[in-house]
Amino acid sequence: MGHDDTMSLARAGRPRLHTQRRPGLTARDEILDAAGELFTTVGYAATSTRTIAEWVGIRQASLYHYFKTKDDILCALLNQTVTPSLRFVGRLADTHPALSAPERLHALAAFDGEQLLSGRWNLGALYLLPELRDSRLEPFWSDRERLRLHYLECGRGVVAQTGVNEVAAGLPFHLVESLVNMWAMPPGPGRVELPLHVADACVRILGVPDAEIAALRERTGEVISVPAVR
Amino acid sequence: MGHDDTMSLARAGRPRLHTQRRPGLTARDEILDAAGELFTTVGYAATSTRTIAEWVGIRQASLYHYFKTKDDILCALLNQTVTPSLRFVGRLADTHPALSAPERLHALAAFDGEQLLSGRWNLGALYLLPELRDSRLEPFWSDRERLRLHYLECGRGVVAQTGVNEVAAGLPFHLVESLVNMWAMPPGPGRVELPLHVADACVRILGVPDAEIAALRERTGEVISVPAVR
DNA sequence: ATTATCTATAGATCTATAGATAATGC
DNA sequence: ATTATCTATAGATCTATAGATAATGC
Repeated sequence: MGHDDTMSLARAGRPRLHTQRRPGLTARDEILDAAGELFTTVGYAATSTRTIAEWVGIRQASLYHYFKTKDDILCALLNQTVTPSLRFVGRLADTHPALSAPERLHALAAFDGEQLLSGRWNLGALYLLPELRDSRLEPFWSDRERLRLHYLECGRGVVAQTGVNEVAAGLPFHLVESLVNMWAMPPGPGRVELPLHVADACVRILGVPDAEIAALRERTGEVISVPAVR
Repeated sequence: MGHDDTMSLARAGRPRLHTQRRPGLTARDEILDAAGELFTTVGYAATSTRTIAEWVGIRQASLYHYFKTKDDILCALLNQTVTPSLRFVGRLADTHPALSAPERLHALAAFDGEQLLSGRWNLGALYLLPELRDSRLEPFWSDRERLRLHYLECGRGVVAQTGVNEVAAGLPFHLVESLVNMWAMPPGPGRVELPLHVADACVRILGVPDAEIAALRERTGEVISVPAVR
């Protein structure tokens, strides 16, 4: 065995008291996994650094080798969730510049919704915690706001055509976000299809007739599959 | 002055160090007002009993004359929000037993939405805090669940007529709940009309055609105004 | 030498209780 | 006598830091 280091992934540093309890290639990932579960189920302020460490199987002080403060752990988690949908918006403008407003809205809602539901933890729910309204999480809020404005712009484009009241243009963003309340839904075909049904609802709520929605679905299928997500 | 006790509302007990800082006829109401603001803006776990007391203008220990624990304060606050909409559902069944599914859904959404937006603090946002998923708040969760099932039942009645996919029947509840994210909207006519627009969206999302929605609006106007709300 | 962990702890909280105090009300 | 407040504090946290320790890597 001696020199076969594909077996023992031994790293430098004093050994842990416990074997690995959390998935993740690095200790940092293990910490983020435990924190993701605790923050989303117990709450941010209600989760102590001691508890996070316990769930990882390390000592509380060891967290601080990877994160300067508890806030930093939250920052890193939010980082994982904001960017994909914004990058999708960017890609969409590049690869499909000619899409209509309903097409863009439908595709964005389907992608963003899928994103919210597919994580190992319900990280989208963290956006609703008042704990983090002011602190140093400004960059993430402004990203989220940029995403909201994309939804709003698409929504305005749609109601301009359908004649539905402009107030409705702001609803699709919140409708997709409400998927965080359905995250705990039992797995199965119903859950898999949920983002698409919500995307349908996003355009129907703005007055797009059912006859057109079927066509939007197909278009969204193409658009989303093309740019090799993740 | 001496015997004119309409001027000085002096009550028994040692005097406070500070004059009143919060609205409310009783100390209990003052505490609930401060806690409502802090819980909704800072978060439940992140708000200390010391801070609540400070905002009321009393000492931390004095809170415990009115509430056995910090949880009890939260309980009392939630109490204020759950019941009105459920009572509305009950009244509706009594006074308007012949309403169609779209009519009931539209009226419930308009009433519930108005309720969510009209409070002095955004108490509806507390329902999303993970802090209180397990604890002793079970009665409030089960009330909220009953309300959700009312929405669902109405929604199912609607999609049975319109032919829209049944998954959509669960969306109106979340759509109305998303009003908690619009609570901070600047006051004005737009905000006042918001609940009605969301009620419209609740039926449109289930496939009710615009021609019928105008009629639903009028019906809801009658239905809501009748039973002397609040 | 470098790294990742550990032990130990300072200092700052935070919730809840005990009991004193200063009003009103009878 | 009753009530609503106050002061003081116990006991249990909790975050973050200091510095020791036990691996790997050169």
